[in-house]
Amino acid sequence: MRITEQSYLVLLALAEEPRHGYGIVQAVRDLSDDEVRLGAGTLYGVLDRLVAAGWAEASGEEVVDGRLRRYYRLTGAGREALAAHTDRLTALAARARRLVAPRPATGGAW
Amino acid sequence: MRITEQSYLVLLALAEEPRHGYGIVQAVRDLSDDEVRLGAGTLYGVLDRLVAAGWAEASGEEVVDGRLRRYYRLTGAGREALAAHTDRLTALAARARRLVAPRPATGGAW
DNA sequence: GGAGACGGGTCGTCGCGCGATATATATCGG
DNA sequence: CCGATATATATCGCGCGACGACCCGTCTCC
Repeated sequence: MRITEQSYLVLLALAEEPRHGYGIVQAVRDLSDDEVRLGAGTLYGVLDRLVAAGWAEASGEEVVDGRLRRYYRLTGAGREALAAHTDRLTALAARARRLVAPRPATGGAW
Repeated sequence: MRITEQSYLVLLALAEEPRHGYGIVQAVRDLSDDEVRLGAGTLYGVLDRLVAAGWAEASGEEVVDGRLRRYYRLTGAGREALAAHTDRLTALAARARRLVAPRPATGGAW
């Protein structure tokens, strides 16, 4: 499957710990500095695709204050995919930084 | 407009220097370690949206070996948008690295 | 009793990715 | 000479993914 910014953020949110839907929305909002706010449609669409890809799975339910929470967790494959994409992102960001900001912020010798 | 990985890579390719369509495809392929290969449909779709957003503009034509080259360059606004998104990407990648990698080094062959 | 946070989910629209296709020139191997 | 490959442009249509609108509820606070 295609890894978009939204699906990547969901993977990242689940990497920390298993979360329920609403918790994922908040975690993504937090991870992205309040710039990515998942709507319900986006969330469940992403979740369905992650489960179909074998990268996430349902992880039990819980009732808190009369409200149902449905949890999801990463699979091993999901964790691998996340790590791989994170490597690519890191490399890309480093490359981009060189192209975008010609002056070295770290005061390097080059 | 929405900044996707594809449109981001095109912005990055144009940040280095003005390029023509085919040159952008090759630059993106290079920037992404041969993992993102823009098809014609993707390229011109992205280009249209970048121009419509005021982030890129046509920059003259040239004929080389009997083939027409149509050049595009970044605008000031495009450069700002690119820098802003690069900052977000860098921050996200750093955050992700903390969550994802208990292992010390990147260990790649690059 | 109403507003707003918390919690689940579906549906329809539309933007975007992308392959297929069309058109044309230069190069190189067989 | 012919076909394959690379360079170069652009359009079209399909399908997937993002996202808001909307639906159902509970609990808390005012």
